[in-house]
Amino acid sequence: MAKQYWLVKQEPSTYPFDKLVEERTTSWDGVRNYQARNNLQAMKKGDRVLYYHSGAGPEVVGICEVVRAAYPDPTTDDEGWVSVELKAVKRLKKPVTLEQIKREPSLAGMALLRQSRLSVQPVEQDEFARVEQLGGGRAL
DNA sequence: GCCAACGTTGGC
DNA sequence: GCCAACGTTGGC
Repeated sequence: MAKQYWLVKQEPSTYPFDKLVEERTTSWDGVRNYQARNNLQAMKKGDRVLYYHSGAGPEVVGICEVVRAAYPDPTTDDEGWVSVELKAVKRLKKPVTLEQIKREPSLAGMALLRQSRLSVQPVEQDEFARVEQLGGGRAL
């Protein structure tokens, strides 16, 4: 199956991208929203993920990769919730701010803009490539 | 701190 | 099944 692309949102005060870089991988658990859960379940090993800091100065700061597909969320006994394992791939040379994304016509369709509260969301391949490019990286 | 968007809960 | 109340998220 073709590689899929995603975006995960996190408050930097809770778990900054730097922490993920430091720990190399982390369990993306504690998600308690059905739509976000469905997205977690659809993730496959090897999928690429944009790491977004919400809160003050919201921006995409890095890229990670799914290293383990959905498994039962260890933070709850409830069977209904899942988590995935994420690995830090790289920090963007320049973070891509929400403001930049809003200004970029090719990114107008991003779920980030249309569904601001969704914490795990799908990203189109061309959107992912554009964000990576804006961040100072090469396009895929 | 405020407000908009949206999810959840509970009464009916 | 509808809707009001309430809670949470997240941008500003």
